[in-house]
Amino acid sequence: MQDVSSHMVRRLQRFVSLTNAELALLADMERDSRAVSAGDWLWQEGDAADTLLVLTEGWSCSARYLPDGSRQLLEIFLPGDILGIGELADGKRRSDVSMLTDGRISEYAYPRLRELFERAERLRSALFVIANQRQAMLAERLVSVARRNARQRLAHFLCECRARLLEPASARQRFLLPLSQQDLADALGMSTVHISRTFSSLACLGLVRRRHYHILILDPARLERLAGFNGAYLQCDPQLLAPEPPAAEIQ
Amino acid sequence: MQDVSSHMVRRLQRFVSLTNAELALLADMERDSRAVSAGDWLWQEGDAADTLLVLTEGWSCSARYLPDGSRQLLEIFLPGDILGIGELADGKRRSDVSMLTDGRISEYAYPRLRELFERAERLRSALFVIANQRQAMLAERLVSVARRNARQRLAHFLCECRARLLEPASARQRFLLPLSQQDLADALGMSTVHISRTFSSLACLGLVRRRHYHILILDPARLERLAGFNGAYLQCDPQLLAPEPPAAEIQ
DNA sequence: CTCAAAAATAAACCTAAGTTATCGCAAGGT
DNA sequence: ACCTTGCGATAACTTAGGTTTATTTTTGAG
Repeated sequence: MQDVSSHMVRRLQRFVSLTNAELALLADMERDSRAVSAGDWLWQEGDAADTLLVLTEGWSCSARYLPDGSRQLLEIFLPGDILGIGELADGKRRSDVSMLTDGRISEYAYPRLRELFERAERLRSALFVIANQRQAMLAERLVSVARRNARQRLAHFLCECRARLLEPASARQRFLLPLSQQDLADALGMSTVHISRTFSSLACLGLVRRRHYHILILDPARLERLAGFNGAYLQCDPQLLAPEPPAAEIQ
Repeated sequence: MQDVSSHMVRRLQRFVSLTNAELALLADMERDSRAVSAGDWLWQEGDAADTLLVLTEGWSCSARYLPDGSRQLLEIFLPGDILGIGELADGKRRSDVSMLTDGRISEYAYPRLRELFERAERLRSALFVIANQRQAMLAERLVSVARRNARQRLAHFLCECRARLLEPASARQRFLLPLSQQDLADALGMSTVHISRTFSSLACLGLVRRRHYHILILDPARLERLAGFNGAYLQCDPQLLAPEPPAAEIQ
């Protein structure tokens, strides 16, 4: 189990433990990455989709743009996240994806993927699990936007970000959230003005502070209670499709 | 291509053409179904999940219940839909699913599934495609709830239902929508009162009429324009993960 | 260090949709 | 024929959050 520092590997190992062979494949997968800048498009709606993409460093997001000029952020991607899983199914990108920060990405084209999947069934299963978790996050955001008020909505989003970070729980009280109030508004279905108001109100309650893209969570427990946050949808224990490797080495 | 009448087969064949061997497997899958009544729970959040479930007849929906007593409908399932795909990944049901109408379901337990997947790779791919399409529908609903006003939201939902029906386009002008205004409100993040108002307003515009759970779409084109509906997310052409069978045997 | 551009805050005002309450109607049971 | 029950419509009133405009604050380029 070398290369512990890779975001992606750490992220995958939340779901499946990996054999050395699989780790080697993954290391290979990340080897030639390229730098990208904040604002760069990774792809746009309708593009042909025959690659997976690993966000080696940096944050990005997917969005839908509406005819009236507004946009809806659908997913936020953190370092180590794998992008474009679902799109493998139908060969077309279904939303625009752009970088929120500078970062690095490495791309994995389809022939290499076929090979990867054939050599590592459990990685394929891991992708299934990840796709599944993404769906759960989307459902949770739908619940937020449809049923929670502005304060709960923002609080819930902050709890989710906190829970998704790879840092140990103790280090998650204070973190970088590289989304402008405009981005947050577009993610949560609110106006920038109301995001600002709502941050003020959360600060008033002594729950959260935000300065220069840095979030400080003052009272995580109370924040989760206010938000109605239950992190269960972010966990998973994938016993069914991904049996543990018998012993020493595998398939 | 026997058993054309099966909802599920017709639904799957929107994505992949099936060999006789696969059709036989599916027929087997639906053979022993059991009747269920409107309101019955198919499962609840937290239940162990080691089965797939085919909705042979009838409509159902998945929902999240919130501490304040309100609920959010997440997905609407139509006859032929396969339920519980994502849950295979982590072995726990993540939302409550109940029947909207009387119907029939047939269950497929895990050992049989393993067998199914091993014998029919393209069916496994089809499941991936379906899971993917579900995610697209969820994303679209998030956009609806976050960005569209009540009229567009309801219009969009009706367009989506219309598009999902198996009937040929010509027969979709008038259809049964077995959701009460309460259900619609819970699905679209509105109040029942406002659902009522909004139906009135759509009727006023000469677009839609609803009586006793029956929808009549008077002007589909104008309705789609009003809703900003683009059905692309419901199609898909799954070339990547599901290569066509060699030759002779196709459908 | 300066200045322009971008981002955040603040205040005043507005509106879409929620809430509450009442009434009508159709379907089923007795 | 009568009552009950559930669903839908309508009206009056309230409110959360949007919009607009103006005023800071921060950032970043030179």
